[in-house]
Amino acid sequence: MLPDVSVYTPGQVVEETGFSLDTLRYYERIGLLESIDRNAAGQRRFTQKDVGWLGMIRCLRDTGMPIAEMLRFAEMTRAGDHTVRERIALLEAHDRRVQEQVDNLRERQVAIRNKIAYYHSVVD
Amino acid sequence: MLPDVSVYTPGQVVEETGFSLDTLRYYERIGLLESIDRNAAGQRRFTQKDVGWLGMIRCLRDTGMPIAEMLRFAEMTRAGDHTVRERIALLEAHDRRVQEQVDNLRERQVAIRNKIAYYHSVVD
DNA sequence: ATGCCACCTGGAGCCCACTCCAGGTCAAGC
DNA sequence: GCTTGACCTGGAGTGGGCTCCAGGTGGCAT
Repeated sequence: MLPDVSVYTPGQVVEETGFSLDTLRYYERIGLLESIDRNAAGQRRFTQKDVGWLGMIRCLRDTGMPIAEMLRFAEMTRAGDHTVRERIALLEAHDRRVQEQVDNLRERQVAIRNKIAYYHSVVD
Repeated sequence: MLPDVSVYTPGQVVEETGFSLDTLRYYERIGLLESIDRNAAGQRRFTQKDVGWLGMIRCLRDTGMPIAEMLRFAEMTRAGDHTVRERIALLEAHDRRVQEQVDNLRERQVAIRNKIAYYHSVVD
């Protein structure tokens, strides 16, 4: 029998998403992941949708969104289509912060490179 | 009498650097700032050089360098000119990490913008 | 049938980087 | 001379985000 390709074990999700198993459990505990299915033995079985949502989480985490805000986003997502405008607002605000981060990093990077260049001038 | 323009009170340094007073004291405690001068009353008096060093700290902090690594950098700086090559190595490694951060942020930003665009397509 | 491994739970612990607190000192302005 | 405010110290507390632990279950390979 073919394996159900759209169902993932915890180990596969760890592999797939780069989150640790403990982190996945933590996210479920705090409500960032909702109602993960279980098999007969009580082990988690993630759907394709769960993995997709974790991709979104990864994206928001890596761009510095605090968990509290992701939680609000998760709740909006669960609440249905009438929250789409709110979600747009949240993501657009976040996008602006990401842009600020990028700009700030680039600026600081220039200073660091200047320092490196100065050190080179000292040493050469 | 003209004020000594190259000496700063704690309040001025807070203003100047954006670090809180507690953070400045914390940095001194852990050795990230060395031997800040005191006036007769035991109050800190920062030199131009201290403020410059804090600018460097700000730069490294804002680009995500952990305090432990800044501490190593601080120690090298104190140790004298024979550490300049090591310092270059440290900063170049850091610069590469900053570049990775920027690249990663930009990539994630594309995904976020796609999500926003998708939401717009749903709502319009 | 016996390891062994992946998984489970609730709860405690950890790390980082601050941040706050209590109780005190000095200096200047009213 | 008294208040106000900027500063001092040592030490405890906080918040975010995991991470680890003890003790247990179920299934598969040898």
